[in-house]
Amino acid sequence: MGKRVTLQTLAEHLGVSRTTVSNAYNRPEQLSDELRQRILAAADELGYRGPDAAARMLRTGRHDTIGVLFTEDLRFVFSDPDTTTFLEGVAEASAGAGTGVLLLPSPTGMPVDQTPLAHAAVDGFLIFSAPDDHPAVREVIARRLPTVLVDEPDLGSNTSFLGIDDRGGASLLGRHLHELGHRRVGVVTLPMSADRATEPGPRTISEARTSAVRVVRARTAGIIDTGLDPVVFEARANDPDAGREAALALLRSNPDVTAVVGLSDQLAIGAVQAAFRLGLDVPTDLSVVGFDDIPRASTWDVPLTTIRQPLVDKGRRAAHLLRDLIEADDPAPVRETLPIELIVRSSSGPTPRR
Amino acid sequence: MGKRVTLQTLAEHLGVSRTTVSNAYNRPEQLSDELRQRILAAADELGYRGPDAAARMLRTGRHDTIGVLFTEDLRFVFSDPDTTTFLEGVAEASAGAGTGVLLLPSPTGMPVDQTPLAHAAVDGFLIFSAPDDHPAVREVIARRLPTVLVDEPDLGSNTSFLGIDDRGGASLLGRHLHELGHRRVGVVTLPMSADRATEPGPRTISEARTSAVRVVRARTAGIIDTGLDPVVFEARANDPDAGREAALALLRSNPDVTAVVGLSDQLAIGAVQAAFRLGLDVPTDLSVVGFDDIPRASTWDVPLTTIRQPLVDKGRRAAHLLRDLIEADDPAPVRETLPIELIVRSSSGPTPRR
DNA sequence: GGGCGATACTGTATCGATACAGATCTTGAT
DNA sequence: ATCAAGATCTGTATCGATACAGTATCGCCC
Repeated sequence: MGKRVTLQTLAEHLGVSRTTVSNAYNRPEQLSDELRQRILAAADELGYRGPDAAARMLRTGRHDTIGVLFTEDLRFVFSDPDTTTFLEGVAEASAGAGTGVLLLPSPTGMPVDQTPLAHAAVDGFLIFSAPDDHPAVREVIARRLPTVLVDEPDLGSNTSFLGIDDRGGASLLGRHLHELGHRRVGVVTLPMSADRATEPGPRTISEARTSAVRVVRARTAGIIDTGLDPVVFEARANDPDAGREAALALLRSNPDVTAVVGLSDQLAIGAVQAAFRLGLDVPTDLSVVGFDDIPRASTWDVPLTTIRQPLVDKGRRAAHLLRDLIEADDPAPVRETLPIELIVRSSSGPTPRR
Repeated sequence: MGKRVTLQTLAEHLGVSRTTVSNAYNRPEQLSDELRQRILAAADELGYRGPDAAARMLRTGRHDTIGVLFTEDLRFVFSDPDTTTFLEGVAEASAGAGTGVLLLPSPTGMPVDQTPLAHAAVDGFLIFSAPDDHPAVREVIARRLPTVLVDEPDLGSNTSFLGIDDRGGASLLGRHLHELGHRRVGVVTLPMSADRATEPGPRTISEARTSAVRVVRARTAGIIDTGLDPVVFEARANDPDAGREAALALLRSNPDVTAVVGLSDQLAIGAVQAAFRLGLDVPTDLSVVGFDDIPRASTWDVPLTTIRQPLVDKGRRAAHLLRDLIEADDPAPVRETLPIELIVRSSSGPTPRR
């Protein structure tokens, strides 16, 4: 049996102590350069892989890894620009701190204990945009590790939360449309719960206001705050295709609508496509506005009027907040709201003449 | 001092053995349901977080996690559709197996030992599209864990490799252009080394053929195989902006070029933008072809002629191959090549009349 | 009533490293 | 020659769990 090569093996081979070998890797200043070189050479010769990560983790209590929980179907996680942009910020801030980022997909429908989440060795969690009612969220909270909730869900003041003023942002959009003369407005919402069995389609305002998805609740509320009384349709996912489908249904059944709010840019892009499909010009016949300001919002065919939120920054801040929680002796919950901004581009214009 | 709650604590509290508590979590069938319920209730009451992941990893020797190494600058990793699509496949295959995916960014320029790679607790590695000469690649290889190299680099027959027939694919493109009558062809290459200090700009064919980036070598070779003698320009990154810049420089200094090969779709999209900027119509005045068939290749303004490679599948296969290596007693290196296909769309056409 | 096999549990060794306290050896100043 | 202050190295306890082998109990069957 070829026994595994460990610090012990190396130490015996060289006639030094285990501690010294450990120091050769982790505290070079604690031993002479000459001995260190001999140790590293022997390590190479014997095929030592370097200090075992699990053993170090056990002993030090640190994992130098944070977990990021996703509850979306994986098909959407990596094609969703919000998510990838957020991840970019997380990865950037983490890489700088030597922290790894562990992806923990826990799609709705998969038993949580068969998910990588079950055995994740992490110092803390980031929950990104998960519905209130998702079992994986409960699982994470039950672990009682430092956790930052990002955007969704907001579990109240004894948890840490990072988000934007969704309601205020939506109000800016509503006011913008109102000022342009729009009174009959449609809203295409993100999926309203973790339950993917629900059919996309028309929703009442009160359904939207009580959705399991905070962002839907808040953004809908913001629009209503401006005095509008929108027609609401739920999309089956956050992507242009789903947005197009929902917007088509909305526009067909409500031909008097003069402006559509997509609760995300992805949905708004789909709504513009739907308008084209119906032979409507944007913004002449129909105004469309989005939310997020993903990169494509400005480079797309019809540059979108939207609410800009700092997505990369959000990732960076989330990683930093989590790191602070992890390093704090007595972590107190933190809440932070990032700034937003109305960006007016060419997808919105005055109400068409009748 | 509030001691940490462990299996031991629980066991003492209940007057059972540590093993039994462990079994309550991992082998429910080994103890009575009644006792199990009592244990779980006590765990909840005492605030036990469940079996410690580090300790389990140390004892079992399994981490249930794979690491994915990225050497790209993080700004590009998550905005690059090849990468995210690949990741989607990896995450999908891993989630199904209960395996976590640990992102290990190790951007060029950052000291490898300050990178999360240094302490990553993983069962194996996926290296995705890294240059031959990157230090992080050496570091990973030195760990002697099961590793699958994807696309880049190819370290020979005692390492496992998953890729496509880049040379053959490029040949298909070259032949396609040749058949359309093109003789004077430009190539916009991906960055040719890990060294980001090099300026983008004109390159000789032999420079491209000896690039530290295998994909550049292979795809260039494939084009030359068809008898073409291309003009080569290196882009500073794999994105449309960089492609546009390089293509602009190429077209300005070589106005006789009638077709441009982007070594990726991202670069090809940039090349089309460059053509527009110069008042050239695509494909009437200039043919542009790409490589990869990213989603945008078909939905973009000018649908791209390109080589389709199965990106999601590549991620899935990579994860499966790695898992097989990890589970094998005596892992033998594997090599696998995924199928490609020429997709002709409307960005390529016959040589313009002079 | 004796043997046998389940079922339900226990006790101990072990995984591989790091923390911490202390031992020994240099070195230079007094 | 002496001693304090580094520099360098050692020994032992410990992190928290699981593997494995073994023990007790009980019912069942002939």
